Amino acid sequence: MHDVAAAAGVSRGTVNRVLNGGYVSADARTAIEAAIAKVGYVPNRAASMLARQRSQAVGFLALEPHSLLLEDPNIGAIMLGANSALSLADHQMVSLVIDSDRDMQRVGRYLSGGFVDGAIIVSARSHDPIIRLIGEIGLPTTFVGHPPDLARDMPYVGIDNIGSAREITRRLMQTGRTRIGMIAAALDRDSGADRLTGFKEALGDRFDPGLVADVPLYDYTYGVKGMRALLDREPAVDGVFAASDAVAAGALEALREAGRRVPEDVGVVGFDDSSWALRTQPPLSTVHQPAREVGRHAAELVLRQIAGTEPVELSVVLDSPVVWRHSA
Amino acid sequence: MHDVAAAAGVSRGTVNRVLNGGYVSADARTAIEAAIAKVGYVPNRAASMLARQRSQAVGFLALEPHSLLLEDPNIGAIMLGANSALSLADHQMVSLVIDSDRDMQRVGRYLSGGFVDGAIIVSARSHDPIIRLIGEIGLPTTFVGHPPDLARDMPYVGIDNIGSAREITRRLMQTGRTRIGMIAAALDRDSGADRLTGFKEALGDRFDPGLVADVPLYDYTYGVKGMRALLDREPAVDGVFAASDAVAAGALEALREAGRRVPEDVGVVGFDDSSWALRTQPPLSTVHQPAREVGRHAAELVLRQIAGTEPVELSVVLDSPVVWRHSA
DNA sequence: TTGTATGCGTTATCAT
DNA sequence: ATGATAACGCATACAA
Repeated sequence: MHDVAAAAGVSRGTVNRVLNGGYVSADARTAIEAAIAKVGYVPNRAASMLARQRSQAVGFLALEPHSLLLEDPNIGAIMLGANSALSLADHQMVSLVIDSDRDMQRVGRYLSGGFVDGAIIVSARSHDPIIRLIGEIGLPTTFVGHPPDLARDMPYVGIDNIGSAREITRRLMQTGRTRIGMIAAALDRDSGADRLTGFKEALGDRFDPGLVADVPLYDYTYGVKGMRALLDREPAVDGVFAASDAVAAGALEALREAGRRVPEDVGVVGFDDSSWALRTQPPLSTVHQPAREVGRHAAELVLRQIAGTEPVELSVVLDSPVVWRHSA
Repeated sequence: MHDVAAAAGVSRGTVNRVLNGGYVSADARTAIEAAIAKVGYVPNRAASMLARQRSQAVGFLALEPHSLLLEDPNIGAIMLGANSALSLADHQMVSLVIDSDRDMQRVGRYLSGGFVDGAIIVSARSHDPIIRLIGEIGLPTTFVGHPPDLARDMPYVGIDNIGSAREITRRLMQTGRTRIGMIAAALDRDSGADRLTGFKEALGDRFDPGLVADVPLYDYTYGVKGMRALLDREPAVDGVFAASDAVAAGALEALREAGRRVPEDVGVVGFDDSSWALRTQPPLSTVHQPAREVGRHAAELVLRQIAGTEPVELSVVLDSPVVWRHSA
């Protein structure tokens, strides 16, 4: 910048004004712009960051077991939604992966070091050390997925897993299924536990613990295993709520190998409305997750905290409607 | 840091020494450590970045159409591999998504602004503006996937798509298939074009352009469509090389709906050895992509450029062996 | 409208 | 082993 000022024959203050807006004469402006091009000037954002005490960047963390990070289509959609909202506000989204303890430490330093003005955190668990850290450094943050126990004053955005699970289970009942089972997954996370809760609520007295198979992850392969287990325990099962579309796709495979027709012999519903839902045969009835919108809202909540003008609502719960296709 | 120095009754220089290593007396050290805890000091990395002229961060860009970013399992594995190598060297990996022109500009500024010391760029196309930018600012970079035309002096790491495609096609021939087709995908990228080239080379005189269906993306749904097209054109087809496992999975579906048995009636092979390969029925014979290793190597090449001590090799081609399962 | 001066929080160099 | 001090490159408040 020094060079630019010299080349244009003005002071650095004026150069700064053409860069960041301000009163500048037309002559000075053109001279400076020419000088900028001539010396190939690129602003040093570290210096800017230091002087302004902000980075115009927002961190995106997905605290998932990495197998999920690679597969879960929701995460990607949330990222994209968040990115487009941040982009509109001229903020850079930077995603940080946490795949080890070492990563955890380093990311902690990164966040507290001022590299970002805020953060979006997806699927944190209550005990995740990151939550305490966020609280300590007071970084504007929005949680996605569910409200973290330890930071109840932090905004979060998500969907009503319980309600939607209840609703889609009810529809399964309304179509006349009498032996309805569930392949529950990821019961150690809120989304997984909530979906099971909704299932139970819908069934009420008719809930039979023997008809829920639980598997550790939202994964196709576990869907296959879960369905096999279910068939094993109750061959008469005629309805299945799979905790996610990937799981449902696996269930479909297991049903096919067992010679059951879907939806004639057994109705299957999933959750997420991900790309799985349309590629199975038949296409899945499922719960639509507005993942992109979730990301967008999360970004906006962070931006508003950063702006700090108005208070920010503590939670946004987005609609997740049932979409009825042919698998049930 | 000022506060810490004051609280510990020493100078800032000494504080810095306990932070970044150097000769410090035991007394001073303990006093300073106590002071650090007491005032809750966290280093400001912007200041450090400015003073040291480096960020200890490396950018990770996947220049994919976003539909792919969400689905392609390779990207995730490459990221994880790169992250673990960077982590070992105490560098923060930051992934940046480019989903619009606006993103492109902003990411460009981010990279040239000193927020990162280097970059890993996955699946750049020759005309991607990012390539020119990288050249201009001289950022230590490694390309993944294929060498960029415009930056031939930049290291890249990848696999031999042509050779592996040739090899797996040959194996298909050796198992006695006589009407072998290909579902080619993403012919506008090197990986896609190379796989088709390898296919042609293996077949030699026996290559029949009528037996290749080409689809735009490495995607399950396109696999279904491609296979249908192939069956339509040549009902006698008895071998298929799908450009990726996702495509192969789609092909399997189309074959099933057409009543063909795999591998009895038609043999199918894929590419990638992704999670698709094990979840199809039968499991796919395919080409194993060492995606994680690719990421690791890419990271190491970047780190070595940053260190700048030794010259760095211009390309690393990793082994991608055929793995034989039951689909052919 | 433009120039000047000071501060942002570290690192690094030099004395001591 | 420690303290003082000058960069690092930009933003900003104030003066002109």
